[in-house]
Amino acid sequence: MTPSIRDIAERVGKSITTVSRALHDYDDVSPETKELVRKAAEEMGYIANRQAQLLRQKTTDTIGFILPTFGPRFSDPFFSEFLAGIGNKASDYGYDMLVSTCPPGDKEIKTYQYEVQSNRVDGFIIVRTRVDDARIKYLNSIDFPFVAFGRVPGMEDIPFVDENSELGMQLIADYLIGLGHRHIACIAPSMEYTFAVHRIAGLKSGLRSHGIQLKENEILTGDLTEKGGYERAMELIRQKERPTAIVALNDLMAMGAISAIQDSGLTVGKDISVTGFDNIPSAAYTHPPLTTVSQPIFQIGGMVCEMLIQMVKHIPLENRQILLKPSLIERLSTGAPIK
Amino acid sequence: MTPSIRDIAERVGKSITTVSRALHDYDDVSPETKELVRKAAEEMGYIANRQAQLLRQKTTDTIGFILPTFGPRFSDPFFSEFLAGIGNKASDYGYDMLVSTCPPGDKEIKTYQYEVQSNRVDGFIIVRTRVDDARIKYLNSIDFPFVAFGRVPGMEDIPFVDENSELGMQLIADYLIGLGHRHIACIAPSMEYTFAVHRIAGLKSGLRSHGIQLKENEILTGDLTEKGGYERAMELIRQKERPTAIVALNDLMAMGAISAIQDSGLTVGKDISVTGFDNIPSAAYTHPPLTTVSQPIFQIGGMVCEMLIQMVKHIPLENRQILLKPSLIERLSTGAPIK
DNA sequence: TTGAAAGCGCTAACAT
DNA sequence: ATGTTAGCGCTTTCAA
Repeated sequence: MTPSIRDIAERVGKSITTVSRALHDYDDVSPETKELVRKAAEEMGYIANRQAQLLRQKTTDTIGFILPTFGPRFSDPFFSEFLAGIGNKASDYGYDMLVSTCPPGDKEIKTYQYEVQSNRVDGFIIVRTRVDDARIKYLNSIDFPFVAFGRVPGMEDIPFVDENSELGMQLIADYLIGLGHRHIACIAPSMEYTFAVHRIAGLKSGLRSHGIQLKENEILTGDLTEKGGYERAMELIRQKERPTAIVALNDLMAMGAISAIQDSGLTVGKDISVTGFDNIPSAAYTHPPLTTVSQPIFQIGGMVCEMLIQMVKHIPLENRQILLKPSLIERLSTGAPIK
Repeated sequence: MTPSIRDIAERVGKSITTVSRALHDYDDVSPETKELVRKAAEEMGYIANRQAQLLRQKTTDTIGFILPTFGPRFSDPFFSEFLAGIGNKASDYGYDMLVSTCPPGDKEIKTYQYEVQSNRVDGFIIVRTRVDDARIKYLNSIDFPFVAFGRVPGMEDIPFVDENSELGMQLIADYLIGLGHRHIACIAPSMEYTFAVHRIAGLKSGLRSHGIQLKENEILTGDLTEKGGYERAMELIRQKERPTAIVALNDLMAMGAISAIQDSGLTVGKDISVTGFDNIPSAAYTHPPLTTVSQPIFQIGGMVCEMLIQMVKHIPLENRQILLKPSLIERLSTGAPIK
């Protein structure tokens, strides 16, 4: 059996109270006792029972993260990187991470509710915020701590980290226009995601500032996967007036689009240019490598986690809303359009 | 505040014990009382405090999973899919999943030890087993429940799920030989991973059965990433007698190899054929699409999780060692070699 | 500087 | 069919 605080107490011939205090370095314990207790704990391989400790303290030292999974092939590299970012920072602070999976939908709030009410976590990290985000509304309504990766329109005071993707898309617009593109189409996920709204807005405003209007029928909607990108790109390629550039709202979709263009016998970066967003590692290894906007997902995971831990510890945040500046990564999937 | 069992007891005018028993559907509680208690619980939105419940029961109903992260860009799609598989099954059984991150190395065992001794989890899922696996040795030595994705040489009786990747590689060998390839090279990760050992062994035996010997200097070692595949493939391409086929031990490496071949002005599937392993979704969207071996990662996650839950519940397993049969996915990254 | 005692929210053995 | 009581392992008043 794992030794308990009582075992140490017996060993050193002190009360469990004293042992507890010694272990927590209270200053009303004599240095000798502290030393004695520490040594015994060390020798016995004592590690506090977290259940008991936390039950007593009415806290969990645990961060909740509910993966919004889509179907049985949930293999978005975005999430492993984000998770690693959270996990690393959490362990720096001695926090654990409780991960659940739940497809977006009605059951989702139940999952949050369950974790809140059964006292499993101190706070949540919310990812891929939505325009009408039931998760955030719920947590807000019960005043439960959370930090979001992404903003929510109409809820201007939630704590979040996000990338300024309007700006990111403006960089892309400027860049494509600079290369000579005039006919640009866009492959986007459902507009329920706030990042989609922001990115589309950025693209529109970027193009508009060069006198170009992005028409609604040039924005195609698909899944945030290679498959989604592939299918929508095929539709664009088959149009009579096909675009000279396709702006995909994430790298996975862009990779699908590249594949579709190549399967159609066209050359990426010549016949059709393609851009992505995120700069996942694969983006450097498509052929040709993908022009995209960098988003430091690992670091964002860490930031979000750190903010949340401060919040649950009631340490005032110097900055509870962080908007990161994006940068364009120019690679070879983009080039001047063929006249 | 969240209502406790005591609040319900007061409301219905019964003892705490009765409430507890009613909630657990003990059959020494009158149906009326049960009904009364359930209704009250429902109305008050009662959800049991897991900390307390589990402290009492000396169990956690939680599965531990420690992500072996490598560096700050940990974006292997393999892990999000595996995690989703575990998570889905866990929630079916009312189990939670505690995820930590820790780079492989000395600190790793400390992380396991901490979670074991602080009573955070009932069992572990181990991923990417290693030839000399300190994690498994540790858990075995303290007789703590775990299930591995992958085998461990010399520890023949651990519970595991694995794919028969020797067979998978033999399929690849047969296929490449059938296409006419005679000069085949391999890009592998460090041989500390058992899956690497198995796959290399399968490849060697597959080739040998056709009278071909895979030489040690034709096995190059790199990271399990696109970058690793790219760099090693470049070395192979620059050899005076370059191979006509490159067998990569996972899809990510294969994707890097494809990129290297194309960057060298060669054609994948003609000048050099490439194969992968895993069949991640991206594999269907490389150009040309990747010939690979399918590995149902999501399902494996679910199986491993289910086995572990049975174990911690002391339900006898009908099958504690599962070896899945792989299948070859033929795509266009492979073709007959140019004479 | 230390210890006794209460209690976090729950379950279960033992009464009744 | 229900209640009393003890206790999971820990922290924290309060008293000495």
